[in-house]
Amino acid sequence: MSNRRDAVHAVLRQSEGFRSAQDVYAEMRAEGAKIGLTTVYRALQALADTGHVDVLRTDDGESVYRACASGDHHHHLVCRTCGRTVEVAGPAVERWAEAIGSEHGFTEITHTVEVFGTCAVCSTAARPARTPSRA
Amino acid sequence: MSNRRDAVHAVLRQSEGFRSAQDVYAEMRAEGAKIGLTTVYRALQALADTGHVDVLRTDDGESVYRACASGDHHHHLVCRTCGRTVEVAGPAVERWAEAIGSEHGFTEITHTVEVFGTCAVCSTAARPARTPSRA
DNA sequence: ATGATTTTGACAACCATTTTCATTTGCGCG
DNA sequence: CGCGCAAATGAAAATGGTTGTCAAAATCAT
Ligand SMILES: [Zn+2]
Ligand SMILES: [Zn+2]
Ligand SMILES: [Zn+2]
Ligand SMILES: [Zn+2]
Repeated sequence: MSNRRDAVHAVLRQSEGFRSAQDVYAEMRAEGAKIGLTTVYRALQALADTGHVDVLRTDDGESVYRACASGDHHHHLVCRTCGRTVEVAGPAVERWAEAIGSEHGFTEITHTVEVFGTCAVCSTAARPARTPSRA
Repeated sequence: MSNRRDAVHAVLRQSEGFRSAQDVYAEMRAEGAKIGLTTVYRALQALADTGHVDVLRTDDGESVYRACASGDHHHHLVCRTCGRTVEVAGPAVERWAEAIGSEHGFTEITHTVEVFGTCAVCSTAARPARTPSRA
């Protein structure tokens, strides 16, 4: 059955941020699950295709997945340190993209919008004094 | 000198949309240029690092580069059929991203925003054009 | 010139993701 | 049960863009 798919979905549900296929696979194996990497990839694709999980590519070209609470169109505010993710709505951006597109004669407009930053937890955890990272 | 780098930059300058490294390499070789793929990759990276060209990843994970006219922060409206690209400013989006970020306690906010669509030319053309991009 | 330094590029190595394909599993039916 | 068939699974091989190697070639410095 889609026992495997559900298992993969479950891992995503209990994750705070986006996870990679390899990442999910590693955790499942560590938990003792008997599943192949190929199946994890297929489950993730299926979940993404059916809109059950969101996907985005990291800077290094890796696909990462997340089971978001909202089923509606939304974007993400992601902490680039710990991965903590906040689902955000951006009606203004939606309108802007649509407007910019038609303004230039484009149709069937879609867009990708992601916001990155350092969350409160991570910014306070960062060493205040001493050499503040590299400059 | 960075003769090679300039050559790569030149190819980008005379291109309308975003081009992949392999793509640029192929064109240069076709033009009779004596250059290696590795060098093209390095030139592209250097140009991107120095902010001389913009980079973005396609859906299939390929990095594509473009020598934009504007040196200021801007975004792109890209035709998903022919690659034609329009540089667009989005002050509203910039503000939105910043606001959303601080609203959730995030700092050092950055964002990625890309708009895709079908340009006027491509939407009227019933028949898909052969040679994608290039100008 | 001539040794030092940087740049180049053919080729191998990476590595996430996809394909293959043989095996296993789930399930309906006699 | 006993079969048969179709979907699911996963180990292993293939893919393909990108990066690492390293020796040869172009530049520079003295
Ligand atoms: Zn989401
Ligand atoms: Zn954080
Ligand atoms: Zn640009
Ligand atoms: Zn077009």
